[in-house]
Amino acid sequence: MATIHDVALDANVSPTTVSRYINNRIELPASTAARIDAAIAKLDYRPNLLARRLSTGRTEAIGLVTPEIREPFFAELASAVEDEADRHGYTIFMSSTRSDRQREIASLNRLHDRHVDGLIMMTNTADDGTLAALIGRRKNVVLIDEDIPGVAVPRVFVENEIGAYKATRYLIDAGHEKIGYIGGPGGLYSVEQRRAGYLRAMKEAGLKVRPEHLAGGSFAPDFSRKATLEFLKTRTPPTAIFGSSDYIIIGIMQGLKQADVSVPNQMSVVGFDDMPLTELFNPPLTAIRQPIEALGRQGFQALFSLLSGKQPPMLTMLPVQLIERDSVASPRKGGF
Amino acid sequence: MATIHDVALDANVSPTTVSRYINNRIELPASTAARIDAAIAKLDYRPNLLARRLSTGRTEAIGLVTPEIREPFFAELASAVEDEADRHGYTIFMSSTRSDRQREIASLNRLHDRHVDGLIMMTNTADDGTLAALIGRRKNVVLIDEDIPGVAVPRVFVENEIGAYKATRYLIDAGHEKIGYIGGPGGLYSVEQRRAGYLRAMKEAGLKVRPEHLAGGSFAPDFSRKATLEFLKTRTPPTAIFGSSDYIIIGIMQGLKQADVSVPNQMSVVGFDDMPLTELFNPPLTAIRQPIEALGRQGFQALFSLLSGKQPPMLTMLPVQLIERDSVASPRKGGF
DNA sequence: CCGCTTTACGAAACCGCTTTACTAGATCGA
DNA sequence: TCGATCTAGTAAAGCGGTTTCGTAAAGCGG
Repeated sequence: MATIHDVALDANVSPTTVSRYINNRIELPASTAARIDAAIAKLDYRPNLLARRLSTGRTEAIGLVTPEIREPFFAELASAVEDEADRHGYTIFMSSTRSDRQREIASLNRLHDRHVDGLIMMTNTADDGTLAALIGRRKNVVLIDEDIPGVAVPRVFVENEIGAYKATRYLIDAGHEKIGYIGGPGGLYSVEQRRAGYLRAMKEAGLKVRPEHLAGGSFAPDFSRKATLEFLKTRTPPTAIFGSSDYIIIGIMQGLKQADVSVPNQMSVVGFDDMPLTELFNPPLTAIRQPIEALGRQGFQALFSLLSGKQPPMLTMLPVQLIERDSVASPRKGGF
Repeated sequence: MATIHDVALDANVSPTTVSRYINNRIELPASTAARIDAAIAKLDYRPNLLARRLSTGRTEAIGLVTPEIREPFFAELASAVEDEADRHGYTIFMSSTRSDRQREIASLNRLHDRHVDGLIMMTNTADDGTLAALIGRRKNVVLIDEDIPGVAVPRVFVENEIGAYKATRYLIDAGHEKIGYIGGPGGLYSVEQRRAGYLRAMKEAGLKVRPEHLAGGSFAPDFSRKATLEFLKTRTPPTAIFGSSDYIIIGIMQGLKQADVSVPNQMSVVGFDDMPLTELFNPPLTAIRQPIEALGRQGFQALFSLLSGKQPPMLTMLPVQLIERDSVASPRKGGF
């Protein structure tokens, strides 16, 4: 494989000149440039990235840390980040942490190892300070979708509180009064925000929030499936449930199916995320849509700014939108 | 940031010794080892990967090239590959080609650039020889799911022909005789195999294959949506359709919905892939399941063998399985 | 035609690790 | 006690680029 030396030899210049020429750091007379071009073509020369990286200390790669790349929400996000990165000449390193702290730590260590220039980080387990300590005062990390308290890095979030408010409000406007809520694991910023939005809508409408219609603790469908069955067992079950993520909704719908409760006739549901394909569900899911594409692109752009020594906004809040489909109906008077 | 030199200085040995010690290429007396360990801990030393890579010429990273990471099928596959790679100490570079030849070429060039040690490649556009030429006689590429004719690299495929046969057979066993088929783009091995399986089942059952019930050309849902509408316009429309990928099925179901034809009452459908979440569709989709997890893991293992200088099997055919759900019923006598 | 500025490059250090080839000193067998 | 073998390392040469500093020659204004 040809090196820059071989090219230099062939073009009758020094490696220095070749290097500077291909990096556009020098203007060369046409004849010299032509000789170098010819040599490069003749030898099929491509710079050894590893050498270049060692020399410059930059990898032109960033890490994208998601809880689980197989989930459509994250996959869609990864796709957007990758596309945006590609535009800027960056490649991306994927890692799925499976919500495992050790894997999250390993991902952060890649920064230290100079594996990547920067990191776009998403987590969905509450930090006990470990991640925060690892991120410390790094200037090459961006948080998206979920917070890690105590770190001073740019964040790109969505309007969780407002989204949850809108979702709940939508159910209220449809006539529901007994509205259940199933949220994610405790200690997460987005989870708390969504809960707050739900509570605000309920309070504002003067509706009672029954503790037995409130659940939370996990994003796993199985958790929300069980919670749903519990809801149904209460004296006056809710006529609608707001599930604060689409995977939570999947569990809710499984629970309802299991209990033979039909959606939306007997129970209305609204989700949060609006991940791809839920419009094909049975019924098509009404949900708050997170602007996944924007989340990914702006996340990358913030990181890119950091890497270019610029200062991106420290907090970006992206708007969410209610997507009306068929999982909500007016409550039946008289219950099941 | 501490270098191996700093560690050596602190531990009172040479950098050589430190290097060999941390790479397990030398046995050191306990006291020396302890000094080095202490120095590493004290200085929070982590080897600079870039330097190590330049020196060894290995990146311990592989590329994973998929058409579109946002699609659940590929996302699931990426997840499996990543997990398996992680187990072996490899990281993965993702790229979505969006079925764009230029992006595929760029991905392959990463090999040349020493960006990655090897590549797991998936394509879904027929090669005109470009990709084959680029892959040439490389010993660090593995093809999964789809062939690129004319290259001598290990392949991990699924039993496309048998799967299509099973799907068609399942429809025949349910009583269908007029069975439409919608396939993917021409020139692709998997597409042709699936078509062959369909034709074999039809022939074996003595059923007539009507040209007007045969379509193909694209994986895009919009294509199959339109093809479905065409099927419905024929004199005697099919009572069942085999769609040779789940995205094709999505289009088929959109078309049927548009024409107000209900599944499975008026039309049965069977898909191929069984990507995640289709069990939540309306109706839950009956499909041939590709062993996505195994595809990913075995793909990585084949590549890992290559990189270790071993010779993996040149062709692995993974079995597929029919997953029965609710998109197939017996045909209604008398049509719509 | 002399001093100054451009133009067009090059020498060498450096990035931080790995690895080959080698050695000083200790041990050991005869 | 002497050569052979082992132990415990080391010096130095890469890996293939980038970058800083510098210079020879040409151009040029006065």
